[in-house]
Amino acid sequence: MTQAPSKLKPRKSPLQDRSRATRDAVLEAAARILEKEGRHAFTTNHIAEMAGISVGSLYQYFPAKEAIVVVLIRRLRREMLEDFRAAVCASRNEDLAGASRALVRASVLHHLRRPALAQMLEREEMTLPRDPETAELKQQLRELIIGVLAGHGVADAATTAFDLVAMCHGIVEASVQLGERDFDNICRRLDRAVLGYLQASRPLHEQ
Amino acid sequence: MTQAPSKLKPRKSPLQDRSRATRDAVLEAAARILEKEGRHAFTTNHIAEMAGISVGSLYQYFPAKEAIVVVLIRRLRREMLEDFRAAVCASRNEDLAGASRALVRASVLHHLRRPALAQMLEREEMTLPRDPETAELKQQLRELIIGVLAGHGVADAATTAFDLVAMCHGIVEASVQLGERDFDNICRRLDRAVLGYLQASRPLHEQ
DNA sequence: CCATGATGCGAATAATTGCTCGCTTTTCTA
DNA sequence: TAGAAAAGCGAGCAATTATTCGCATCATGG
Repeated sequence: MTQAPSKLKPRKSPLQDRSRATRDAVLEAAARILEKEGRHAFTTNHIAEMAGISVGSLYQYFPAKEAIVVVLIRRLRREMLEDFRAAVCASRNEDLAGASRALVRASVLHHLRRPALAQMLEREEMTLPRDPETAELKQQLRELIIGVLAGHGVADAATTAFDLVAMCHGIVEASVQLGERDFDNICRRLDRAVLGYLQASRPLHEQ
Repeated sequence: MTQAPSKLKPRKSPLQDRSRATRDAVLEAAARILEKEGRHAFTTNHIAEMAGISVGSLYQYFPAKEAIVVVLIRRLRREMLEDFRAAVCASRNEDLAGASRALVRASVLHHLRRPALAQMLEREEMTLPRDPETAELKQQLRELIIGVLAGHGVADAATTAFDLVAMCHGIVEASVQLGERDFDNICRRLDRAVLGYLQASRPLHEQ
């Protein structure tokens, strides 16, 4: 027995160009179905059909349906981390308000690229079993933001980062869900929320 | 033909005490499954089993699985509206900050009663087809908050209400998901976010 | 106490769907 | 160009699950 083919984790890595195209087609079909038709249409047969391949081919690169979503989530998180890194880098010399604005823009940009997809994936992420790679990306993002706040002397940077991220997320998600696509309008309101929260930290003393 | 039994909308109203108990058992079982086992375990057979009845009985009061969730959502929204009405009423004579604090407390209370359930139901609500009764309850809640803000002279009360609700929702949801159950701690941070946003409305002029 | 309707039951049905496996076709390599 | 390996195929299996329906049991008015 030469060793049973591992039925877990990944499955097969695409070696030829042809197979890479197949893999990508599956991912893009899956994304499109999630954002345009919703979870109920997210079946392996339908994904294969929309990708223009057969179910058998799909299962050569993904060990299970869930794995497709996990890959999409990782990709999204990677992009987000990159966007935030770029924003932080570009606003290196700004004050706290300027840095905040840069982060807000990165956040909105991220949500507005493929709004429906981003929302679906985030929702799926909560249902899925914890993926270490995704967790690592989120952790890095968290540290990045905490670092920016701490670097500007914000007290209790961890809690503040948590709240700022959560409230921005809330506003953006709700706005996008209602069909709002005006980048600047959303940014303006987020700026107000973020700066307001930061100012309110010293409501009666200091300042 | 005495008239075909309407297969849509509701189904049968419980007339005797026994049947009301059955209906309630189904709802409670469904709620417990949603909050403790998640969507994947939310099957009609499992609900019936956990309720201590048979599937047949379940289908005498609910025309479809979805209908159970819809009833749970309506109940949640009704409770929330009542809580908010009470908060508004009790803070009738307070200033804007006081009224905000009262609303924040109502919101956190709502989420902390059965945190996992509230979160699951809100997530389900997005997937389900629009229910007019739920929409009406949400509309009333929206108007209630807009009224409070407008009554205190807040400019653009509609947008402000939208943002405040969304950002509170974001913070509470994220906190609860991480296991935070400290009522006062969450309230404190929400107060800061809300008051900060309200203050930031006139950042350079006025005040 | 009987008749009628309300309530409860749960095996059976029909449909869906994740996934496999034996096979063909394409590509690579020596 | 032959042989091997990679990629692709899709009918079909196995399992799950929403829903029905014919029948048993219970409650109530007459």
